[in-house]
Amino acid sequence: MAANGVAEFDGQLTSPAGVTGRRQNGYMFIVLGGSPSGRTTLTELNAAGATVATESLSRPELLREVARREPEHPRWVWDDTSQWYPVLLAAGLAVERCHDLRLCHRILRLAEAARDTELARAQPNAWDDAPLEQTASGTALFDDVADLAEASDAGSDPGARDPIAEFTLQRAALDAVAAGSPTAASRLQLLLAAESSGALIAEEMRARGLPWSTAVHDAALTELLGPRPQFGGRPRKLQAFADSIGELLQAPGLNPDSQHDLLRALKRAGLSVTSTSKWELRSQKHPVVEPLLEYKKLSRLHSANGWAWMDAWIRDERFRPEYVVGGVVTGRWATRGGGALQLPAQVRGAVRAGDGWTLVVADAAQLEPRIIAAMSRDEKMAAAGREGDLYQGLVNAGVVDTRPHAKLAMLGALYGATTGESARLMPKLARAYPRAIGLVEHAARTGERGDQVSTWLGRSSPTPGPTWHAAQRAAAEAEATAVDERRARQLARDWGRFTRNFVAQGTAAEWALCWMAGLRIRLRALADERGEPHLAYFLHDEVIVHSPEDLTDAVTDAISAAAADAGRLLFGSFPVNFALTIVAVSSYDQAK
DNA sequence: GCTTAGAGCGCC
DNA sequence: AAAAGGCGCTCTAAGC
Repeated sequence: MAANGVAEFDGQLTSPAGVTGRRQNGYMFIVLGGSPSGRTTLTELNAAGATVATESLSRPELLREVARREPEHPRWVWDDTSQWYPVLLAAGLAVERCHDLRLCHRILRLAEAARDTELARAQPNAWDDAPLEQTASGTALFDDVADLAEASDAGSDPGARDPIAEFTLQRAALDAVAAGSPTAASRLQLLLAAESSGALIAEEMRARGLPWSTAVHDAALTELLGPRPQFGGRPRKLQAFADSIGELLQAPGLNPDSQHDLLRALKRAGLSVTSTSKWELRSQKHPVVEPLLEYKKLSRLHSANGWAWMDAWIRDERFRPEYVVGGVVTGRWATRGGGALQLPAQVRGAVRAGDGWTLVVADAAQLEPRIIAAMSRDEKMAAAGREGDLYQGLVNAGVVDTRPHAKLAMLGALYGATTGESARLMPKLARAYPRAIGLVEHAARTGERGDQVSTWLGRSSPTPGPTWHAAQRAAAEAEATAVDERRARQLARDWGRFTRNFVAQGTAAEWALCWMAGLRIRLRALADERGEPHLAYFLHDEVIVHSPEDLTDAVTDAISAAAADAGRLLFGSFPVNFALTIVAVSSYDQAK
C-alpha cells in the first residue's frame, strides 16, 4: 500500500476487489467498436496498448466471442456501457470489468490533474456529452457553467467515435499525469475503474430489477387515498380533503393544486402567508392547516408514486430504473424517469424479497464527515466515529451538547451554513477539528475565487461560466456600484458553497463506487445452487442486496468487508472506519 | 396544442 | 426567519 493510501498500481487494474490492483499475466484489453446491434469490430490490445488481433463480428459472433474470452478476465473497452452491456446481459453474459470511454472521457476532460494533456487540450468532439437536458427546475447555479460540452452538438453521433483512438488518448493522458505525479495518476486510474464498474452495476441492476409487489403498493395506495378511480380524477379520500379545505376556506370547489387560487383563498381566510409551502403553513394557526398539509402529502403520493407511476414503471413485479452513472457533477448517480432515487417511505413496503429470499439493506452512517476526516487526516474527527455513531462521538468528546446539535453543526460545515443555529454551532466544530473543517473551508475559498476543486481521486468541479466572471469583473471596476459588489459577492459565496460540498459529496460518491465494485465481486463469489445474491438498488450511500435467505450472513459479511476494502483502497491505513447499518428484511420499509 | 418557468416536495 | 449542497418529477400557469 502506498503512503498516500491508494493501492499501488503497476499500470493496470485487477484485484481481489475488482477495482484495482496488480497486473496478471496476459492482461489484456479488448476494444469493441461499431455497434452491438450491427457489426462489431473487436480489437485485442496487449497491456502496452499494442494491437494483438482484430476481427469483424456479427452479433451472434460477438456474443460467442465475449463468452469465449471472458474467462481470461479481459477489460472490455467500449464507448458506452449503457449501449453494449444490455445486449450482453440479455444473452446471459456478465463481464467482470470494462472501461467506459464516455464516462472516463468526461472525468479526464475536466480533471485538474490532467489539464496539460492532449486529451484535455483537444477541441470538443463526439466524446463530449451533449449538454445535459435541464430539468424543469434547472438550477441557476449550473445554467452558467462553462462546460466543455456546450460547444459540442456532435455528441450523439457515434459514427465520429473511434474507440481505439480515444482509448489511446486516455492512456496517454494518464501516462502524462503519472510523469508529474504518480499518486495523482493512480488515483485517477482508480476513479476510472470504479466509474466503469459502476456502469456495469447500473446495467446489471436494471436487468435484474428491484422486486416490487404491485399488490402491496396498490393496497398502500388504497389505504391512504381510497380505491383507484375508474375514470381518472381524485381518489375518494383525497377528494374528501379537497372538499373540506374548500369549506374551511369558504371557497367551494377550490382546487388545492392551483397555487394561485389556493394562496388567494388562504389570504382571504386571514392567514398571513406569502406562499403555499409546507414550512410557512405549519407556522399558521387555522383549522385548514392540518387538512391542507395532509392533502399535499397524499396528493404528492398520488401524482408521483400512484397508480399511474405503477403502470408506467412496474413490469412483471420488477422496478427497473435507468440509472445515470455520474449523472451529477459531483459524481453521484442520477436516474432517468421513475424517480428511483426519490422513492418515498410510503411505498417502500412494496419492495419485497421473493419467497426464500431476503433484502439485505446497508447504509453508510455519517459518510461525508468520515470522508472529510480521512481526506484531511483529522485523527480526532476519525476517532469520534470509531465507536459507530459519529454524531454521538462529537457529543462524547464534549464538542457539542446534544446529538441533534452535532448533526446540525456538521451539516452546516458540509453545506456552508451562514445563518441560523447551524451557522452558530459550526465554529465549535472548527475549533475542535481544524483539519477536517479546514479542508471544506479551503474548498469554499477556492470556489469563491472561481478556481476548481477536486475530489480525493481527482474528479474536478466545473468552473463558473461567463456570467459569473462578468459579475466579478464588474465588481472590481473603479466605478462599481454597491449593487455590483453585492451581486458578485453573492455569486462568489454561492459557488464557494458548491465547491465546499463538492469535495465531500464527490469523494463520498467515490467511496460508494469502490464499496459497490468490491461488493459486486464478492457477491459473485457467493453464488451457488441456492442462487446468486445481487445488488438490487443503490442510493448514494445505501445499497440493497437481494439474496437467498440462506446466504444472508455471508452477504452481510461481504458488505462489511467491501466497505473496509473501500476505506483502505482510498485512504490506506488512516484509522477511519466507515460504519454501516446492515439489516436483513423481507421488505424495504422494515429497514431504518 | 406544445413548451417552459416556477413552485413545491420527495430522496441523499 | 427560511437558512445550507446535490438531484428528479409533477403540477399549474403563462407564453408561443
